[in-house]
Amino acid sequence: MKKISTDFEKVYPGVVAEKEVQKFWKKIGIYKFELNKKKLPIYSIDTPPPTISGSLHVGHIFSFAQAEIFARFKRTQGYNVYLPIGFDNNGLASERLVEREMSVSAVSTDKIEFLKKCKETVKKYEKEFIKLFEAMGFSYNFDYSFTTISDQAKKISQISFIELAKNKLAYTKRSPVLWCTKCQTSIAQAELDSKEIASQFHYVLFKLGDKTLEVATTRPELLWGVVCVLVHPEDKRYEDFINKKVTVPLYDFEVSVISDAKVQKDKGTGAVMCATFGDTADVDWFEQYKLPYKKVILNYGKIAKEVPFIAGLGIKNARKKIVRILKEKKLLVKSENIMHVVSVHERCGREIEIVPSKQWYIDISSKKQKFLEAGIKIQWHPENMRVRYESWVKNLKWDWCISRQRYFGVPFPVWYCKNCNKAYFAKKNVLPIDPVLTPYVGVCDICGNKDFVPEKAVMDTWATSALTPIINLDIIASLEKKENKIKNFDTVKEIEKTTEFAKKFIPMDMRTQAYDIIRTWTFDTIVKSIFHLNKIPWKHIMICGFVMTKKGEKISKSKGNAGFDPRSLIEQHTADALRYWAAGTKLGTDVFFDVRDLKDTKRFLTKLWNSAKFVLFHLDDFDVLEVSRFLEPIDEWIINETNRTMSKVIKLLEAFEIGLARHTIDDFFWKNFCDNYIEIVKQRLYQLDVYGKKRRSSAQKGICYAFLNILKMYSIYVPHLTEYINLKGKLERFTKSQSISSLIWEENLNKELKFNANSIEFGEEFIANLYSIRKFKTQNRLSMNAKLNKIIVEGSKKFEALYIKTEDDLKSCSGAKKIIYKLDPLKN
RNA sequence: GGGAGCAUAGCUCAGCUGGUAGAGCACUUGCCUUACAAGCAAGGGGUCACAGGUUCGAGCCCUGUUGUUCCCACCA
Repeated sequence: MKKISTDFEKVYPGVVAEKEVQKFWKKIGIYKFELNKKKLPIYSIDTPPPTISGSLHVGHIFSFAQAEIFARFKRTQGYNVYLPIGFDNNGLASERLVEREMSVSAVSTDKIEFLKKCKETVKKYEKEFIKLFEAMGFSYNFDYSFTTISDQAKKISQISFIELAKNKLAYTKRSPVLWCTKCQTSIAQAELDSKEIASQFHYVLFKLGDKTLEVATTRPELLWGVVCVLVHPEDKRYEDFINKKVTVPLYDFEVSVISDAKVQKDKGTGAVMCATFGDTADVDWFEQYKLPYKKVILNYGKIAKEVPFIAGLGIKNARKKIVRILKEKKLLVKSENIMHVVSVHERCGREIEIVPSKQWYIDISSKKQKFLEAGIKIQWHPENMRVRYESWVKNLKWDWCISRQRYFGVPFPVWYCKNCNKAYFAKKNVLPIDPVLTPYVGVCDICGNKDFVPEKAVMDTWATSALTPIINLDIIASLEKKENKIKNFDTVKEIEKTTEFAKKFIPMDMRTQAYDIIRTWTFDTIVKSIFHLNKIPWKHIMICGFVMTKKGEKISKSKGNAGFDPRSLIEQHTADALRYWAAGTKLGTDVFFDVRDLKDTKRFLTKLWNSAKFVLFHLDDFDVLEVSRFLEPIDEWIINETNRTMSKVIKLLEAFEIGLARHTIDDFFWKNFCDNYIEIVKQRLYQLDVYGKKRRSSAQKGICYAFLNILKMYSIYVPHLTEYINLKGKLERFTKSQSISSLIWEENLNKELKFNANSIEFGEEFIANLYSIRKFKTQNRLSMNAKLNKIIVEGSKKFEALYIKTEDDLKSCSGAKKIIYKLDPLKN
C-alpha cells in the first residue's frame, strides 16, 4: 500500500497549494449560504462594502482578514454564518476614480456618457476586488454580493428616503450649506477634514464718524458680504460702538455693531466681522440675528459679478487684490502671519466654503438622545470605541445633508411643481427611478399646474450604505421566498414583515469595520435603523485598527502610500502569511506594516507543514475505530492539554480577541506539542518491535487527537495550509468531513470540553523534569540524544504511579539508563 | 480647549479579578537529534515613562506630571 505521507511535498508549495485549495472549496461550495442549513442558528455579519475608489491596499486586507477569521470561528461553533460582501460603488469617491482613470471631467462630460463610464470602471474594479478576496481565502457568500448602485440598493434607498420624507424626518430647505467649490457639491459635516495652513490676519479699519474700529480677518475678500460686526458685551474698549452703525472699509456701506457673548475678547482685536459666509460661526450669527444674505462667492469658487474690485476672480486672487487695495487706501493697519486650522473636503482637500442652497436633510440634530441610547445598547469591541461614537453624536451641529450636486449616485425619486414648488414623490411600483429620465405625469393638487421639474441631485453615498442591514434583510427575505424580484414596499418595516427569517433578522449579530468611519457608516446606519425600525442595527460591533507605514502614517488609497500591492504580497508570501500576520494584534489597535514580519510568519507555516509530515507518517496505519481504550499517561496529558487549550481559545475568540487566541494556539502547538510531546513519544511511534502495538497506538491516538485539533483551531487563521494538509493527509478518514474548515469543533454551542486537571498537573511536572535534563545536556555540551547513566526525577508523591507507567517514555526521550525518583509527599 | 489610547528587554508586543517580570525577532553558546538547521537546547539582557498615594504586597488600583498617537472642538 502506498503511504499517504509520501504525498507530502518536501517544502510546502505555498501559492500553488492555495490555488488548489480555493478550487476545492469552490467545487464543494462550503461557503455557500443557505437558509435552514442543517437547522443551525444563523449568525449574520454586516460587512463593510469597500468603496470603489482605487485598488485595495494592505490596510483593507488587515481589517477584512480579522473580521473573516471571526466569521470562520463562528462556523466552527455551529452557526450558519451569513457573511455577505458588497461594494460601495457610487458617489464622489467613485466619480473621482473614473475621472482619473478615463481622463474625463464629470462636469464637462455628457451625463449619460459619464454614467456609462462610471459603470464600466466600477465593474472592472469589483472584479479585481473579488479576485483579491478569493485569493485571500475570504469565505464571503459571493452569490449574494450587492452593490450600492444596484437596482435593489437604489430601490431600498429610495423607499427609505420617501418614508423619511413622509415622516418629516427628511426635509428640504434653502440654507447655508457646506460646499466644495472643486467638486461643486454640497457635503456633510462628516466629510470634513481639518488641515493646518499658513494664513494671514489682516487688521482692517471700520469707521464710526471719526472713530475707527479695528477688525482682524483672514477673509478680507468677504468685506462686501459683511452683514454686521460683533463685540463682546463686557469689552470696555468697544462699549461706545454697541448698537451703532459702522462703515465697512472700501465699500462704505453701514452695518450694525452687535454685542454677543460668543465673541472671544482676546482673539484678533476682539471685534469680529460677520460675513456671508466665512465660517460656521458666521452662519450661527446669520441665523440668530436674522441677517440678510450678501452673495460674494459663487458655487464654482469665483467672486460674484456684482462685487466691486474683485468680480470674477478666484478666492485667493481676490484676497490678494483686496489686501493691495486696502493697503493703498490706508485701511489696512497691519497683516500678521498665522497658522490656523481650516476645514477641507476629505475627498479633495479643497478648503470648504459655505453657500446658501436648497438641499435635502435628515433630521439628526434633534434626536441625539435616541442615538446615544442606541450606542449604549450595542456592544462595542473594543469597548472604548463607543466613546468615539458618543463624542461625534454629542458634537453634531448640522442636520445630515444627504443631497449632492453630482451624477453617479442614487437619484432622489422626487419632482417639484414648477409653479408652487410642492414635492411629489414616486409611487412604490415605479422604483427605482431617475426623475431626470422619467418625467412626472399629473396635476399639482395645490395650483393645478401640469409642469414639474425633477430633482437633479443624487444622494450622499452614505445614505445608501447606511442601509446595508436593510439590503441584507432584503436578500434574506428574497432567499426565503425563492424569488429575485424586488417587491414593492412603502416602508422598510414592510420588508421586515415579509418572511419568518426576515422578522428575526434585525438586529444583525455583528457589524465589522475600521474606526475611521464611526462618524459616518456606524452613525448613519444607526440613524436609519432607529428611524425605520426603531431597533439597533446590530448587537455587536467589532472595530479594527489601521495599518501604518513606518513613519506612523495611515495607509490609505487617497494618500497613495499603500506601498505594497496585496496581490504581489500574496504571490510572494502566500495569503495565509498575510492572514496570520493580520491576526497578530489586539483588536482596534494600529499596526506597522513591515514585509519582514511576513517572513517570520512563513517560519510558522513551515513548522506546521513539517509537523504534519511527521504526524501523518505515523498515522498511515492508524484507525481510530480499531484502537483500544488504553492510553499512556503522557498521551492522556496531551489530550487533556489540547482540550484545555481549545476551551481557552474559544473563550478568547468569543470575546473577539483573535490575536490573543492565536498566540494561545501558537504556544500550545510550538512548545507543548512539537517540542515536548512529539519528542517524548517519538520512540514509541518508531519502534513497534520494542514497545508493542498497544503502546504505539496510544501514542498515535495522542498525536492524532492533538494534531487534528491544532489544525482545526488554525483553520480559521490559515485555512489554505490546513485544508491542504487535510486533503493530502486524507484526514477525512478521521474527521468524517471533506473539509477541515467546515468542521464543527468538539466544544461549541451545545457542548463543553472537559479536561482532567490532575493529568495536566502531572504533565507539567513531567516536562519540568525534561527541562532539567536538557539543561544538563546543553551545559555539558552534549547532544540531545546523548545517553545518560542515571537521572533523578523530582515531583509529587501523588503521581508516583504515573511516573512508573511513564518510565519508558522518559528513558527514551532523555537517553537515561536508570531513573531515581525523589518524590515529595507534601508537594501539591 | 474637551476626550480616548499607548508608554514593559535592542526591536515588535503579551501580561486575566493586584501575589517572585513573559513571548517572538535580534544577540551569545552548544547540538547535524530517523518532521523541521527556515530546526532544537541553554543563556545574557528590564528601577515595567516619572512622582506621590492605597495595600502585608502595585506593571496592574487612585492622583498628578511628562512624552506620544488618535478623535472632537478651534476657521473671525
